[in-house]
Amino acid sequence: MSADKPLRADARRKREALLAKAREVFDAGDFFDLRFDDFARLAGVGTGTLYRHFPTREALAEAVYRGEVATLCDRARRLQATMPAAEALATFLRGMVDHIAAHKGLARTLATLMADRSGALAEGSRALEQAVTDLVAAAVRDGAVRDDVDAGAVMMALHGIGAAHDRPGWRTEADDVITLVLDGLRRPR
Amino acid sequence: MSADKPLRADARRKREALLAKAREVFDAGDFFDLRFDDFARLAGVGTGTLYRHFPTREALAEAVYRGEVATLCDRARRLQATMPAAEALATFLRGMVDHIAAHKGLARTLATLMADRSGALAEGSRALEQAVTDLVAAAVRDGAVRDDVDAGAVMMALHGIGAAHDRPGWRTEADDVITLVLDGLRRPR
DNA sequence: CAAGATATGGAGATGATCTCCACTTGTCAA
DNA sequence: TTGACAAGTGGAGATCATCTCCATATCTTG
Repeated sequence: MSADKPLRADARRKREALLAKAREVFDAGDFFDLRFDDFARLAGVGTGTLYRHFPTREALAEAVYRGEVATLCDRARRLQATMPAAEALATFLRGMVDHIAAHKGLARTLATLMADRSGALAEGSRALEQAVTDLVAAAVRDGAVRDDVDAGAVMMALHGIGAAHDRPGWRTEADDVITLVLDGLRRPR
Repeated sequence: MSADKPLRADARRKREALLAKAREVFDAGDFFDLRFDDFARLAGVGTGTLYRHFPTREALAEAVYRGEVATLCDRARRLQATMPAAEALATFLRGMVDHIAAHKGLARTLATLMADRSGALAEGSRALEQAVTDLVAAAVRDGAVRDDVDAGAVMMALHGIGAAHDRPGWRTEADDVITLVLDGLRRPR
């Protein structure tokens, strides 16, 4: 799946510079207001080099996204190991909102990508989705959560939270969505 | 707010042609794969005319969106008038999923726009949001729905459903989101 | 330290978007 | 009707972002 060829020293340096600057621009939310060529300049790299490393905007975004997702998945695993399943799920989802709140620009960027050509992020997302699925499955096993609702629904709700990044009452509404999801997930009756 | 100037006869005809073709292209989901100039051709109109009527892709999309929203709002009002509030809310949300399912291309288009420059659709959305808010408020008044959750959260969830249009198990997951929201909305305890 | 392999930058080709204006079409007063 | 002015049209070409190509520079290895 990964035929990682050893990268030449300067190549790795440039690649790193690009990723670092990309993270910065993402967080500022300027990713789509910036000419791709200008981005190369910003990172101190020729356009040719930019395109060699990341043939498209999406490719670059995906690379940044990978790091984000890895962090979140770690968190999920740690939570799952140290508390009851239902609590782990709740904590994770609440934390997710915190995370998005702290990286609005990134949320905006990713939402755009998702909508545009969702294929681009599909692989990166898969890991996150797996983490959520695991959390839900564990809670179901504990009997704390109904078993007739797909974990994908939770992903969809998260998606909505991320996509609606610029609503005025975002924070409150996002928290409310999580509340609805968590209460809805409790076995009804 | 609206200084509607009387439009000349031929101008109105062209405008109508553009909107009609736009609706068609939207529904096919090809809106973003099409050169804007080519779209003018498709509608049998010069590029100048296209740009005069709709200075940007977003402007055109918004115009189409208005019609969609109007239909949905009507439905909401009709439901609210003919059945108990809680039932009206449930029926409306379920119907919303049907509607999106029947217009996947449109959903895709709108999701892209929302993410890109969400300001563009803000005004059109407001009407829809008002309808949802009304439905929820009525259900709260009936005591069928908790009052500590903002109706905006429901909008966010709907947003997520629309934005995630291309997940493989979309239909099932979308229905599940509605289930979670509705069950979550019932006064807990 | 040579020689081959690998990577770089940026000038310019490509192709989409948007502007501009000479011309056409509609409107309305006489 | 018709003349005259206003309103609208279309599409050639200016403009601008994306992406390619390759002469040059930099690493690596024997």
